[in-house]
Parts: sequence; structure tokens; C-alpha cells
Amino acid sequence: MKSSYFPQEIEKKWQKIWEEEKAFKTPDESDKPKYYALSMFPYPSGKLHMGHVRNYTITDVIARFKKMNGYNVLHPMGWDSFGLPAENAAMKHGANPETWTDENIAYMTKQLKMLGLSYDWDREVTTCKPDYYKWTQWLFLQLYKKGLAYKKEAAVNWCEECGTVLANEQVIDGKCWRCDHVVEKKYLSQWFLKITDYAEVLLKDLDKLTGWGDNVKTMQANWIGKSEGAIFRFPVVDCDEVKEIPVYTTRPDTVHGITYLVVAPEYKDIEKLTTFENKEAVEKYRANARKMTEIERLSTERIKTGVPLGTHCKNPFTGEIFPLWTADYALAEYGTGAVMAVPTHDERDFDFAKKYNLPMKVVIQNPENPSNCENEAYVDEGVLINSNEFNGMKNTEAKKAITQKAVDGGFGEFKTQYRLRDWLVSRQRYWGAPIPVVYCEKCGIQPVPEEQLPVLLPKDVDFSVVGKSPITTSKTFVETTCPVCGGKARRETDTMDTFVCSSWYYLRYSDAKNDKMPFAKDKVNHWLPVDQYVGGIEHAILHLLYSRFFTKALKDLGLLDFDEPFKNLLTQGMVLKDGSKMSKSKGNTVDPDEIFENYGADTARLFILSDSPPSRDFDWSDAGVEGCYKFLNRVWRLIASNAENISVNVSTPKALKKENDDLIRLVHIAIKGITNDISNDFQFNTVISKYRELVNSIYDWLNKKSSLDDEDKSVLSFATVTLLKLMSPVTVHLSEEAWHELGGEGSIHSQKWCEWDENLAKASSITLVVQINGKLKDKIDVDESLSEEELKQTALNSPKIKELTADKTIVKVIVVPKKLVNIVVK
RNA sequence: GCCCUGAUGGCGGAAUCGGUAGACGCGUCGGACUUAAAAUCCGGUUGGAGUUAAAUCCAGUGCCAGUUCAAGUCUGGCUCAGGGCACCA
Repeated sequence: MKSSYFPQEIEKKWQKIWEEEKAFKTPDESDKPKYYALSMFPYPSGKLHMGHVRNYTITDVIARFKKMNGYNVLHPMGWDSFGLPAENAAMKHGANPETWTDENIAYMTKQLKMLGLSYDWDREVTTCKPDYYKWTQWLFLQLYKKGLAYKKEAAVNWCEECGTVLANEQVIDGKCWRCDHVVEKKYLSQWFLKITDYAEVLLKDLDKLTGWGDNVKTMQANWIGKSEGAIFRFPVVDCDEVKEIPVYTTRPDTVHGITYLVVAPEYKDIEKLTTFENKEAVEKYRANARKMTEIERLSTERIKTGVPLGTHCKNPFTGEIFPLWTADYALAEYGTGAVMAVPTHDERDFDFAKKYNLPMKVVIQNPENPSNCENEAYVDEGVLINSNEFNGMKNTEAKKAITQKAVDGGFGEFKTQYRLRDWLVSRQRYWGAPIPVVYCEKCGIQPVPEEQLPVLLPKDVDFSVVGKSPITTSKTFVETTCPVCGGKARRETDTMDTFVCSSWYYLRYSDAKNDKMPFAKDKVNHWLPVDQYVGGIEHAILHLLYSRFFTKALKDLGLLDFDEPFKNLLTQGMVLKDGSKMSKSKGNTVDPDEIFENYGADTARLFILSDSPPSRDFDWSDAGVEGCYKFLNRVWRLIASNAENISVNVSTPKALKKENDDLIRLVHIAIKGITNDISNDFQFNTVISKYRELVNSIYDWLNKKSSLDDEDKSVLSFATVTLLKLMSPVTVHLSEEAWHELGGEGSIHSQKWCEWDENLAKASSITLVVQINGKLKDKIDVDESLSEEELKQTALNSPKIKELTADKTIVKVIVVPKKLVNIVVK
């Protein structure tokens, strides 16, 4: 065995062997229980960054640990490879998005292999390849047939410069991320997925996700935004065309305090509700609201504006007549697009009423300070006044009673409302999965027949066009025939949001090569749900919510039998440098290639796990990397300089000598501690500190020996070989190389995980802690077999304790067996 | 404004049930080896008082109260930081 540690050499050697032997191939059939470990797959942006390294190392260690513990582990990898950067790169360099993407995948694959990750590469999925997006399109068609995919006119983020819709993530401070042009609202006919049908079950099933952090679950719950309230219908008194206006409210108890009613500028009946005299002002206001950019909307936040429509409504509860206004603080997309305004008990209505001098009427009284609501709205609980038969009722009770009156009177009902909106999946972009639909002049919207899938991305496109999607420049793509009548038809040129592709990739890994179906039902049911999912918190809502929706929808389609995709979720923290997020603009990035080259992958793996628990942010430091590299050198020297005295037989030896017994105990303590730390929330930082403790203990033990007899050699073998096995999920190459140098058979990664003996996993004697009034005063080494009474006497007889308690009265003595004695004195 | 998460030495962090606060590492200081350096090895390192050195004592886990024989850990009230949502009626 070489006396020095040359990571670059041994890492290359083992990576080659593992690849040739397909060492990490996962069979579908096995008599072992299954375990599915998954990292969120990357976008092939060009190079791995440290966030990837952290993510994949965490999952890899979990996968290897589970494998050594007797599981048949599925640990796959793939590419979320559709998306804007490829298309932008193509436009900029005149290249093709496909070429750009393929090159990036090739480079990043090489990097992943250099990290020594245990992927089953035979299951690799790439979302931009036809053998994958064929099934994305197929799934879209199934959703369409079920009524879960539909087309409607909607307000979207529009960049005039690029001539295309942008995703919300692509709007930065109200501007287009690419050309810096101001983004505006535009009304376009777009494809949506009906995620709102699943709002209730998506919310309710969060309770089932006991393996998810509360932070993620709360974010999803807030996003879904369930609220309980009522719909009231207000008759319009002076408009022939519109009979009534429905309003959603969570405060039915304040209904007697309405003094006006607001509709959104985009409200569907607004033109009909506007009188001739008010037409000009309303039109002007609406045009202005339409033109308003994100920036202006943000900057005018809370300064409310509006104009009256000139028409009026009647309050069915009071008979009062009040005016109708339009104001942009009413949102067209939420509730009914109309709001009943109660200035006295709603802050927004209060601001608006103050500004336009609208009347106010108090209907809820603050029990402690009967407020007249002159300076602010009273929004807390109280007792109803000015509310006819409901006077004196507590407002919490009145909510139900008042809604019930509306139900009985036929002008309202109970209503549960969600904030969640349907998912807009259309993109006016080339580099995405084409939406498999055609438009026929006679037959209208027609889905592409399944046997014609995939709808391939065309090659004859001009990427230099400005103001429209490059895909529209392909004649061969756009012009087609109707699958029903055979007549002339136009193909849908919108492609799907990449989040659609990533909403089902984890299912495809169970049956990645299937060319008849997206996945076979028995395989997907066998492997799923994912036992451990690992990824960044930035996906807390989007990807994780969409995937949950897909799983539930696909279950309802009969394609699978489970209703949640990810049993346990670990959201890893960010990788920081000098306290701030690594970014190119700050110039504080660390290139993984340089780390591999200078220190090797094992050092990188060890370091990225060492300093912080996985869920917390991790501050990268060059000194820390250096420290880990030194530690691996120290481990290497320990093995190499004693190799002739070490054999790979790892059963616990019999020790006659005290110091040998002590070392054996320390090894068992390490096995127990490390196993528990991994099992309990993957606390790899403490796992690594335990590696170091064990190495320190072995060196201490060696330093006291001038020569080694047979017993010593077997104890040393046990300690060092156990160390290698415990380290093998993390330092994958070093452990494998040392294992083989010591004469180990097969791969160390196929060995059984170490077991500990509970009787040996503790010190041979215990330290009794003696406190006086809860403060530490003495420590005494005692035999663990002592009874409580004996412990008490030992403590009281300690010379030090005797001295300290000499002039005091002992009130009470508390004995915690095998641990401590607390003497309470006065 | 609302919601979530967090706060422990110079730094990252450790501390199953309430039971020795600061494991392990980084940094730093001192020593050994060396002509010298690197590498390596050994030792100190929460603050303060004390001593030639020690012993020893006091304070200490963001702040203020409380429960308890005993609180980093439990309860109530704050402060600050990070993240998310934000006119959702």
C-alpha cells in the first residue's frame, strides 16, 4: 500500500471499475425491501455548482447507507433539460438549443461521475428527448380528456420586446430578465391545468406528510389559501341588463355595514353597469389599470384609487341602496371579482372610503373600547349593533346566522374559497414539449391522436426572429391536417412549462425504458412513493405542489395507486461563501472541478457534509476543505503505516488487556452513534465528528504501544476496518482502495453495515456527577452496579462534598441512577 | 402587515428524556522534529478574579419573568436576524 494518499489516482481507478461493472445497477426484482432515494434533478446549465454537490452527496450517502443496511436501493439521475436558457443561448450564439443542452449534459455527467455518485445510469431520463416528452404529451392528453386541461383567456406577463409570455420567475422587479424591458399584463388565450380541482385534497393531505418539514407544509397551505365565508347576491336597482352582483366575503357578520360595492376594473359586466354619464371616466380608469405595469402597481401599493359607475345595488338585509364603484384593489381573479365594502371593519375599505368621502356605519362594537371607527377600521371580535335582529350577537356566531338568513332568503350561500389559481402551462417558446393539439377550421380544438405521438419539435426553425416564438417559423410544423375531418388545420405552437415535465420524472425512473407507456403500473407501484427526496427549499411550492397534484390526478386516471409522491422530504440549506449566497456577479463561486483536481472528490464529499446539518445553510471555507484533506491523509497514514498488522476480519476480538477493551468499547460507541445520527434526520456533521473521534482514539491507543502482539493486532484490525466501513458511504474511493489493499473481497460498498453490542457500547466505568443545589461540585468514578442508596452515600462521603455541606442542613438528596446526585442544602 | 425558521466561544457547530454547557473541527497561541521551511506530532484556548504555577471561586447559551432539586432544553412576554407571502375581500 502506498505510504501517501493520492486521491486523483485512486478515484479515477475506482470510477472506471464501478462503471464497467455497473456496480450500482438496481434490479426491479429483489428479495430485499425497496428504498427509493432521490435528488431533485438538475437543469443542465453548463457546470455543476456547490449546491448540486451538496444535494447529490447527501442523497448518495443515504442511498449507500440504506444499501449496506439490506435494502434494494433505487438511486437514479436525470435532466430537467427543457427551458429558456438553452433557447437564449441559441439565439445569442446562433447555435441550436439541442446541441447546447447535449453538450452541457455530457459535461455535467462527467462531473457527476467524478463525484463518485452511486447512480443507476441505465435509468437516466432526459426531459427534452422524444422518448420522454412523448409521455409528457400523452399525460397532457389524458388530463385533457378528463377535463383537467383547458384553454381560456387570461392575464399574463407579457414582454413586448421579446413578443412572448414570461413565467412569474422570469419577471425580475417588474422587468424582463433577458432584455430588461418593462413587463405588462396582456390578455391571451392560454392552456391551463385544473389544479384548483385538487385544492382541498392538496391541503388536507399535507397532514399525511409526516416526513416533511413544517415550513414547507405551511408554505403550501398558505399558497392554497383556504378561506371560509359566504356568497351574497346584491340586486342591481338601476340597470336593465345586469340583475344582480354576487360577492364573496369572509365577514358576513358585517353585512349591515355595507356603504358601497366595488368591482374589479376587469369585471365581466362592468360596461353594462356603467351609466352614460360615467362612461368616459370609467373607460379611462380601466385603460389606465390595463396599462399599469408591475412596477407601478407595486409603487402605488396601498394608495387606492377608483371611480363610481353610476349604478346602485340594494342590500337585501337592510333595504339600503348604495353606489357601485370600480377600483383596482378588487381583483378580478379572486372570489367573484366584486367586493362588498364595509369601511368600518376593513382596513382597505376604510382607506378607500376616507379618500372618496364615502359614508361609514359601525356594526361591530369593540367590547373594551366602544370605538366609533373614526381613525381606523375595527377588525377584531365584538358584538353586533345596527344590525336589526342580530343586535347583541357575538360576531363569530353572527357569521353563521347571517349567512343562514341569506340561504333561507335565496340570496346567498355558504362558500369555501381558495387562493390557488389554475396552473398556466402555455409558453410561447420553442424549447419545450409541444402541446399536442391542433386547431381545425371546421372541428375546432382537436387533441393529437395518441398513436401520432410524439409531436416532435421541428428542426426548420429560425432562432433569430424577434417578437415571436421561433417555432412559428416552421412551416412543416404549423401547417397540418385535422385528425377528425382530414381538412386543413393549424398546430398549437405553444409549448409546455418545464414544470410539467418535472412533475412526473420521478415516476419514470421506475420504468425508464418503457416505450408502450410512461411507466408500467406494477413497477411504479413497487418503487413509489419516493422514500427520501432531497432538494432545495426554493421548490417548496412550485415543483413540490405540482408533483403532488400530478400524482393525485394520475391516481384518479387509474395509472397508479398511491396519492402522495414523496414520503420524506429533506430541504437542504444553501451553500454560502463568506456569509452570502454564491453567485457569479459577486464573484464568490467555487468551481467543483478545481476542488476535484486539488483535493479529490472524497475531500469535497466529506467537507460539504461536515460543518452544518443538511437542512441549514453551509458556509464554504477554503480552510475547511484543507482541514478535511488533512484528515483523509491522516486516515490514509493510519491504514498504510499499519497495513501489515491489519486483516479484514472484522468480528469483535476478545480483549484481556484493559486498554484493548477500552478501544473495542470506543469502536462500538462509534458504530452506535454514527448509525443513530444517520438514521435520525441524517446528521452528517456529527457523523463526521465521530469519524474524527475514532481516528484520534486509535492513534492514542497506538502511541501507547511499542510493539503489537496478536491480541493487539486483532483489536487494531477491528478498529481500523470498522472505521473504513463506517466512512465508506462518505469517502467512497478511499474506503474502497484501502479495503482492497488490506485484502478485502468484493466491494466495501456491498458489505453489511456494522453492528454494535449494547453491552460494549458504553464506558467500563461511569462518572457520578455530584451537584449541590443543582451546581456541579464534584465528579467521582464509580462502578455502574451501585444502587441508588450506595450512590447517595458515595456522594455524601466525598471529602469535598463533606466540606461544602459541613455547616449546612441537607434538605433533600435526589439520585438519578448511573448519572448524578443532587444535594439540596439550606 | 401576516406566516415560517432561527439566535450557544474569535468562527462553523455539539449537547436522546430537563441532569457535567461548549463534543468535533476551523482559527489562534505554545512546544517537539528540522540548518530552515513545509508536512507531521504533542499541548493550551468561553469570559472574569486568583496564583511563580496550580488549586479554587464567580459569571455565562439574544432579553425579561415563571415552573423545577435542577432550564441551552419547558411556559408566558419581548428583541433581533434570515426566508416566504403580500390589496385574496
